[in-house]
Amino acid sequence: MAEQRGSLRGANCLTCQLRHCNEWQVLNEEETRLLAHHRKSRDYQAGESIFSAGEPSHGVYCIVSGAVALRKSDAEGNVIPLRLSYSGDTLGYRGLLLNAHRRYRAEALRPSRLCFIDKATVKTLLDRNPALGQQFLQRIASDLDDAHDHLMRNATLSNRDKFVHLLLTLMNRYGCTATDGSRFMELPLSRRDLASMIGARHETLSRIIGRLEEDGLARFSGRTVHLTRPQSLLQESRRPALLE
Amino acid sequence: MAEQRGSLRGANCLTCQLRHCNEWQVLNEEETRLLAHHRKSRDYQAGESIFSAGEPSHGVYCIVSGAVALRKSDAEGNVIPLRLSYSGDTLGYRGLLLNAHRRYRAEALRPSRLCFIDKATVKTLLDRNPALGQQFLQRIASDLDDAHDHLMRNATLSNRDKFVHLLLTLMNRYGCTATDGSRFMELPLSRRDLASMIGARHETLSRIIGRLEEDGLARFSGRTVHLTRPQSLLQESRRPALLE
DNA sequence: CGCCAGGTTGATTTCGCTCAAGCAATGTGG
DNA sequence: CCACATTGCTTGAGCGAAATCAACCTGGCG
Repeated sequence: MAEQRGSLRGANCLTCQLRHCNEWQVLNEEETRLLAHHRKSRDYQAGESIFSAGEPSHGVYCIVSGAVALRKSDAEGNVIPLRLSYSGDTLGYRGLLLNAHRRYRAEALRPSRLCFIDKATVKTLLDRNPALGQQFLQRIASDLDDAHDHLMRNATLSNRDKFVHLLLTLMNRYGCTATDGSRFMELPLSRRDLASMIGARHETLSRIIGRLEEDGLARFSGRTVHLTRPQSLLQESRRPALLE
Repeated sequence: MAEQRGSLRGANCLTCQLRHCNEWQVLNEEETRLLAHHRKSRDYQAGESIFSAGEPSHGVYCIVSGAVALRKSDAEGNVIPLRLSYSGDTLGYRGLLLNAHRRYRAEALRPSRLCFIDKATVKTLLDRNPALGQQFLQRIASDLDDAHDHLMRNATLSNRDKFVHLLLTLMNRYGCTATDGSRFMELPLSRRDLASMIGARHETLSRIIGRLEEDGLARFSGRTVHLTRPQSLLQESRRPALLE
């Protein structure tokens, strides 16, 4: 039965469309066959943990469908989602490449399917194909750039502007465009998580959302967001608080 | 003349003590000789630019002495020091490994000496010795961890606690311990720069400094800082604002 | 000397946090 | 089926932290 789904995403790496836009694109057919042979696919429920901080790194994960949050926690018990990952993304390469323990917790945000590739297989592929290592290097470097951009925004923007930026980022991944040019999406995170992503209290986020609705820029209902004038938000996030 | 300084730091990689605690430690003698042969040493004045955002990456730099700030700027003209580097640190590996343009500006904070190693030499060494690539990978990964820790602190700490943390970090690099256990140092940055590193206005930092002095925790005079009770500051940075 | 950059200080306002209450949706056990 | 917790979210009041605007000081430096 399962083998008959050979053409489905994640059922076989050779036919997996996702492969063409992630790290594995540099593998040739034989290498991809090796990957396919060793990958183990598994479904996760919303909220289920994929790995936890402190664990040894046994391999990397490739998101077939769904969404995953990387959460970092500190000594005081604060937990913030550091980044979100989506189908096609690879997960857990940092710990593997450094042979280090997991520093973060990875958690499925919704029902998700992930492929697991064990350490030995990754190492074999890295040895066979140096371009793969370069891919991962680029990936880590781009994570670093993201983190630095994030730091910069945190240092210069107000909570409102940070949230607007977050909304637009999420919209880029999740959003659909309506016929009138407005955009909408289903939020992958609770308001508490959204708040902690911008370093604010959830009450504060609530008020920010209220103000965005007052300003006629967005409508929120449960986890669905509707941005009525996305271009105004874009402007706001570019030159924050010049004037009113 | 110059060749007679063979035993000085930076004059010859083979005898350079710094090499033992940075990326180049994995090179064997022959490889180190190659490095020594191609490295070009140069002195920079305080405030002088080493490279600027937007430039192509021609190689990496190794700090022999002095201190360097990596500054990132955004569209609004904000410029913040992202990280400081000191003797022994390597600079500019991101741009080189990715074959990308510089994203930041590197600037000498004081009179400094740096060795430059051109792209071709680095590539040769990377090909000859795979451990070197692993070193750089670890370096980038640790930068990423630093950035994430920084993000976490920004999201959870007050300006005062962020500044205390910054002070202690700087003290680790620059500080000297007096006989009574107190610690002192020369600040490498202006107050404006220190303020923007924690995402605050310089006026706010001024007040924070005032309060630290009121509390008898530190004394500031020009660019010299004296931490009278470093252990109290350490406590403060660990469990922020639990009580008074 | 005037000028200027870097720093401090004060007055005022704005923003965001804390504490607290209330509300809707969901779940659970009797 | 109802009483009742629980969870996620919103709202309000009060307060404290930090930004803003502005004056002023200080030590170079032409």
